Amino acid sequence: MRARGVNQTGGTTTIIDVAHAAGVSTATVSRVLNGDARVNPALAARVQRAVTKLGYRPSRAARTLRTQQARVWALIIPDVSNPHFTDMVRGIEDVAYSAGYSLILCNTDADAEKERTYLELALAEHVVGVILAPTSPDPSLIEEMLSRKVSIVTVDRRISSGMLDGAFVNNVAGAEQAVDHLLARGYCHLACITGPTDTTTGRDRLDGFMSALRRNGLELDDPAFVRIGDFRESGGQREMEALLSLSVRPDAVLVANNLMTLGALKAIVAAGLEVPSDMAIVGFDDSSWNAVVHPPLTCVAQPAYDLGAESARLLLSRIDGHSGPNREVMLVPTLRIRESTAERSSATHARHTVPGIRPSVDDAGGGNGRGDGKARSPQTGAATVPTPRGATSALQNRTTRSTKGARPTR
Amino acid sequence: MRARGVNQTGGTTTIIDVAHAAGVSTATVSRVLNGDARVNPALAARVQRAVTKLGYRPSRAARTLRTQQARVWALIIPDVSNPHFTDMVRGIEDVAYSAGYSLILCNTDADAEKERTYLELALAEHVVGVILAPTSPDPSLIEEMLSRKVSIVTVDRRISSGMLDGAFVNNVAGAEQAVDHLLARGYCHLACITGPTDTTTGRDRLDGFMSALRRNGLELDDPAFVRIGDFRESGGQREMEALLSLSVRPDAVLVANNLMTLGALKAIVAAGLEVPSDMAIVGFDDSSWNAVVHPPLTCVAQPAYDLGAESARLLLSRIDGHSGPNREVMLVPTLRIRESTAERSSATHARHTVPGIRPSVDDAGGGNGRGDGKARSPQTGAATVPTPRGATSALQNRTTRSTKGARPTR
DNA sequence: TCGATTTGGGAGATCGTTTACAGATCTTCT
DNA sequence: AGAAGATCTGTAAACGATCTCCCAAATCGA
Repeated sequence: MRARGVNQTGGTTTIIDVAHAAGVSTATVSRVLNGDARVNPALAARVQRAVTKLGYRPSRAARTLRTQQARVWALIIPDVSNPHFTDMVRGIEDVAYSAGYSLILCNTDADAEKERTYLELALAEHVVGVILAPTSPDPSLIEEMLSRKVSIVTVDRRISSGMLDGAFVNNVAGAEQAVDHLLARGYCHLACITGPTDTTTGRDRLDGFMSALRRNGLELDDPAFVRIGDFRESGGQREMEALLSLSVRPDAVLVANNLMTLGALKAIVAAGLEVPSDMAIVGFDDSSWNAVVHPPLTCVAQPAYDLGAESARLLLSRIDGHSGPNREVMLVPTLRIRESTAERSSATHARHTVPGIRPSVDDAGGGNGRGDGKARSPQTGAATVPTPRGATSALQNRTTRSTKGARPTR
Repeated sequence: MRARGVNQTGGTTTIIDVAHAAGVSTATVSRVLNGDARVNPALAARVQRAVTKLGYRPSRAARTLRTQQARVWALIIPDVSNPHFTDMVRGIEDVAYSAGYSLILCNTDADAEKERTYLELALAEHVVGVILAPTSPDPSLIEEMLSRKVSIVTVDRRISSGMLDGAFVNNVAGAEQAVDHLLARGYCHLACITGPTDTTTGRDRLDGFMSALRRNGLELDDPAFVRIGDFRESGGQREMEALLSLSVRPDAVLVANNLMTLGALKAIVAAGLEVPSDMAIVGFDDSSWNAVVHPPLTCVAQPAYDLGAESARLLLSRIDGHSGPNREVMLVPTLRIRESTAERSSATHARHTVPGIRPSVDDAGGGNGRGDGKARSPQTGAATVPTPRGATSALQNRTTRSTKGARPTR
């Protein structure tokens, strides 16, 4: 045995050790490990035996250095503690795991600087793919990625240039649907707490809100009825307090994500007011608590898990060499109606009948209890309404079905 | 210029390019980059200029291969979509980021096989550290880690052998406190929905529950009052349904984590019952929705962010060479009292007065609204009670204070 | 039987760093 | 002035895989 050949204590066992043990060259070991067909089965078996006997584990670093490609994805998202993103992460993790990739978790806090740092890290780590829920990414870094053949897809939020694959939810349609529902339920002084306007989610939800108002022949009662929040609980609370302090208040509000909805709700409770009699609420994101808060919250539910899974599949297909035009998978949100938007009963406001809009949706009430286990996503205690107009579905080659691949354990 | 020296399109710019551009050797460049003091300032400046001009980024893979150490931690947790763990992750991420480490996210679904796979991955990736919230880890892999000088700490859950550094919450004390509170509030037929008994969290919370009963001279009304759940929403719902279907029901229940509490609550609502009049609830984990569900939930709040941050600091110190005896940081949970455990009013059960226990806590009601922003963790609308007996604090060298390092943005 | 073709396997270069070692230069002291 | 340190800087050998060559053996055809 040669000096280096022995699996000496402390030293990692390398491909050389295996080669010696099996009496072959390192090249052969590598071939066996990588499934190169043209190697004698007898030899291959011997190698395999040596591998298991020595407990050999190839060094990822060496492989990465040689192939210039790490079997790793960078996952760059604004907030790991937001359930919307963690559900996405679950979808991504499941797909990545079964395809043999691991994930580097990058939490940007919606901070451009951290985002930049993490993009650079991805480059330095030679990751083979990046999944980005962008805040305000440096275009030059994106370009460098592409020129270096790093696959990159966006998720949840579009990047301004729109030149990447991505998986999104139709936020405009979701917001429009929410507004239609509020109007149908008799609310007519609508406000909106949206997210930062440098995110497409923040913009699109506001756009949908405004366009639905216009389509129904309405105007904003007061410019102050549009509030720009920060997608965080504190922001939702702050903006709701602002709305409540107006001399003439809205009678309903669309809040553009789950955390802000929670904050808004807290502000209302703190002010001693009631939902929906003093203020109706439609939130975005159907978080698990929505059905048991007081009152249960009507919301635009996003298929977050599938959003993640779809983006991961887009990435996989790019990594596997697909080089067609850019693809955008647009998933359809669902309005889940609960009590925070119960029919307006008060006589103070005349019932506002919107021309051309009939209350197309009826509250089918409770039912369908449990269902988080392995099931898809029937949430508890809500009437479910698929988005009516399929409109903006900009995908090509790929349908928006979100069935493929059952979701494990969870 | 030599053939390889030029930053040719497609080729990554390497340390050699920088060396050429700056007119020095690669060794010098490396020294400058790694902050080796003994290099001429003038040269160093030239190198730095070349680095920025060429946009040079060192290859992590090469560095890892050479040093046998990736500046990466593996973060192995059971469930990324559980807010308790994501809050922990936030704490870990913050510490890791500012120390220049990146995280590989490993989601095990409490599945031993996935856990094993990920531990092997950590080994193959040459990660320098592992943070593990264990389910049922393979001891031989742990030992291999240690013998390979990979630092490893546990968090949230203890590993049976107890031979690793770790950060935990005093679950026994938390559960005891919850029971004392329920008894003080007049409930005397107590049940417990705990987690899998192969997790220390599941066991400890049940232990605390039982020991507090005993200490107060009580027995379990019915063996079926102890339910083993799975820490998931569906499990909580299922076990609560089981409790509700008993001929003689408990009048209060301690539920051992946030998701199961949600499930349990849904089961109660679905059965048309009321909290707390039909069934009082104390949960574990103070998730953001606890204050706005109906009714607001009393819970044992865990400092999840700090739990993560502490474990990360333990890991850092090991990586930095600390080699003392094992350290366990034990954090103190806090009982937050809300309406799900309002004073028992019904006359059907005689008011059970527990000897030696006086209702030491008064419901101080609302107040203190917003406070998630950059603030520490004052939660909304709850009376806060620190654990009385500091008991099991097994740490050495290190206090349990959890102040160091302000928590950014969130 | 011999040459041509196929097939399997080994030698060794290579990926981009770090770092032990050896020079080279400059002080400083006797 | 010469020797002995003290400082820097460069040379080149790793680190552990992959993969291109290239050679040896085996197979085949005539």
